[in-house]
Amino acid sequence: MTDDDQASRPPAAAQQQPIYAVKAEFFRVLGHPARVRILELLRDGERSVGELQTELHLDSSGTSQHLGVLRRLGVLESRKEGTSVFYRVRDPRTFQLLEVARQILTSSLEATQALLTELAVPAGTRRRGGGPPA
Amino acid sequence: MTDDDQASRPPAAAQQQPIYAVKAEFFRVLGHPARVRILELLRDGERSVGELQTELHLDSSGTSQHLGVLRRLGVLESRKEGTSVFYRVRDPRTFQLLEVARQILTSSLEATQALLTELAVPAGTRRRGGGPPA
DNA sequence: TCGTTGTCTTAGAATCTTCTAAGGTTAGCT
DNA sequence: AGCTAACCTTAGAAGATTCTAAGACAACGA
Repeated sequence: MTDDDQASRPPAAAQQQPIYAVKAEFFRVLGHPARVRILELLRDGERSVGELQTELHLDSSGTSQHLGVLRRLGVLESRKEGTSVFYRVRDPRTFQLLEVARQILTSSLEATQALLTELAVPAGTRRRGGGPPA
Repeated sequence: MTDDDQASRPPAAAQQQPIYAVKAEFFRVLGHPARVRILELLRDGERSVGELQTELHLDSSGTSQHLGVLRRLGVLESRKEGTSVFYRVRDPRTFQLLEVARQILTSSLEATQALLTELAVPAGTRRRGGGPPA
């Protein structure tokens, strides 16, 4: 490889595409469990590929491929040290994105929970405290 | 159809899945140009399927399918009025998500722009004002 | 130099998503 | 009832992503 790494080629998003298409591409890249997990792991600082690989329970190939997807889009950047490569998140606002998503999903799941409870226990029958007895 | 619409079945996200998988599913659903556009259109209030269809330049089938994906995951909810169906975004924080994404992408694109300029015009040669001459 | 470790790449199969076309349902009108 | 408009569903083809396996490469140390 004589190209790509770090500051060389336009990070994919650079094409003359409508902004909504660029956003979609960005979300699509975040739309994989392993990649979400990678971002969560990188929340508290950079990590080597090996470390990530261990925590993700993935093999070397899979790990590299997911990291590659994130790096190509400019979400991650990397630093080489000896034989190891350390990855970090380029823009801290990326974590904000994850946080907002968590909030949205949390409310949504809570609403669903409440609804299930509602269905299981006829309305007006419940004591205070919502949760199951035990 | 005797099920599904509005407040009935657990909105997909309810499965006993790890939270990062739910997040990924959520992002994946946002990861399509037409769906990003739908959300942007719904930013200033609810719209009927027909209106969306017109603005998206999609046919009835495609429009319904994308709306279905978003509704099934609980991102949208709908209201029926006569023969029309109006959709709206369930959680306003969804717009915040789009906004943060826009910010991230904007910086990223600006950085890329700067870099291209840098490559085209040797460093230290530029006058103030960044942009191309005319 | 040789072997080892850490990371990346490629190729093809498996899987999932999106698109296209056709038809179905419901509400409202005459 | 019969017709139309608005929306939804389905099925299969087309297209894209992900997974698995194999191997390549570079840095390091013996």
